[in-house]
Amino acid sequence: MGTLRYAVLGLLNRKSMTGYELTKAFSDALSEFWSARHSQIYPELKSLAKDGLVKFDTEISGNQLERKRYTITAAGKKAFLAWERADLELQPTPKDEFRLQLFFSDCLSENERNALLESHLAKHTERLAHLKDNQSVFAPVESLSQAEFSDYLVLLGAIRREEATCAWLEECLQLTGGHVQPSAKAAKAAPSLDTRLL
Amino acid sequence: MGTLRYAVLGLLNRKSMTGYELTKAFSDALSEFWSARHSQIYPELKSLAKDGLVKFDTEISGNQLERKRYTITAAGKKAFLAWERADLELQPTPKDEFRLQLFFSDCLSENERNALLESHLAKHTERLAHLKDNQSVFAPVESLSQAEFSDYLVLLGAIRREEATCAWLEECLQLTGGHVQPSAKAAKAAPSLDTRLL
DNA sequence: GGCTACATGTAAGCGGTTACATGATTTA
DNA sequence: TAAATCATGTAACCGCTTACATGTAGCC
Repeated sequence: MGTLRYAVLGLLNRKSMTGYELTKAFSDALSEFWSARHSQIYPELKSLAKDGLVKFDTEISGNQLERKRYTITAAGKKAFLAWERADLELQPTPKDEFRLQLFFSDCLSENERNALLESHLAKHTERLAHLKDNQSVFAPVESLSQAEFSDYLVLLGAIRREEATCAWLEECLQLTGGHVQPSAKAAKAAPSLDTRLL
Repeated sequence: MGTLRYAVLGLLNRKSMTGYELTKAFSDALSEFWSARHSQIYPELKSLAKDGLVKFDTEISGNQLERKRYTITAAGKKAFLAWERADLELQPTPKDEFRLQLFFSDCLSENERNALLESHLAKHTERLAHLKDNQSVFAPVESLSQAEFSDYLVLLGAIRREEATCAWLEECLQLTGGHVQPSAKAAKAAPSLDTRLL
């Protein structure tokens, strides 16, 4: 698909950057929906330069340390905008190891399944809290700049997704409770669960 | 991570299957959270057999067509159950090309951004409808077998995720509407949007 | 006879991660 | 002066997709 190209072009379309700065941008701003390491970014920049979509100027930082500052070209802007406006196909549902584990969980006891659900719920709850921390730094929606507003929408998507995941896991726990036989239901409070979780 | 191994072992733990049948299972039952083509499955089965986690018997279908029916071994069951009970780490948020596109959408006009959101919403709405069709074939929750109940929980997760995605996209459209300047707001009903969408 | 489904494999290539490799600059 | 950060690259390997490759069996 070559999406990495457009992620890099999109960042360079905002402002000129070095490979190092791009790497940081991927682990900060983009981390919620895309990722790339420097080992992928440097070759991509080379390839983009070869295709004339970006150019670079070599700067000197300090006495000798060389640094390449990449700038998007007119051809690069054109390619980026074509992708940005494209009506992208829905990508296939991403793989999810936990859901796979849950799918096969009929071979576990109620307690074991509940432990998996509880543990997963705790992790997603924590992630949701982090996202909401990020959200709180935004100004009221009405007063955001165009760029900030886009950031906000994407962050909101991440929050809504985590909320839905947490709600689903809670629903699973409730259904499991409702599903077990009375005898198994009583076993839910048995020590085995507590020891597993603590 | 080697998750494919456990997906295959999990299926073989339910019942013995051929590579061809496993391939179908991936495109049917597992498709909502895992995928694998036959070109990945056949080598994996070879590797699992080499490690003693599965064994196979060669059957003849018709006059000559050979078919290998794979069965999980005791070692295979042990390995599978260890994974099934494991407290898996939260995987990093999966890549999402649409969110990347939205993140950079501050370089588009309001109309263009809305067109992307609307188009995406339509696709997710349709996917949600398909999932709900699947859900409707399940018996009432109370009367499901253990295996059916696991299936049901996972399907429910897919439904909740699609619902959250649709709700988020609708929220974006509403916020966008609230965000635009009055003049731009009037332009929302301009012909350009309609022509783009139809 | 032709189409679809059954059935099993291999090879090239892509996107990505981890590790290897090197060195300069800044800050505590 | 030691550690963290800045800065740029390459190589091996893994998971996965696409395409190549081959042939049988059942059905209309």
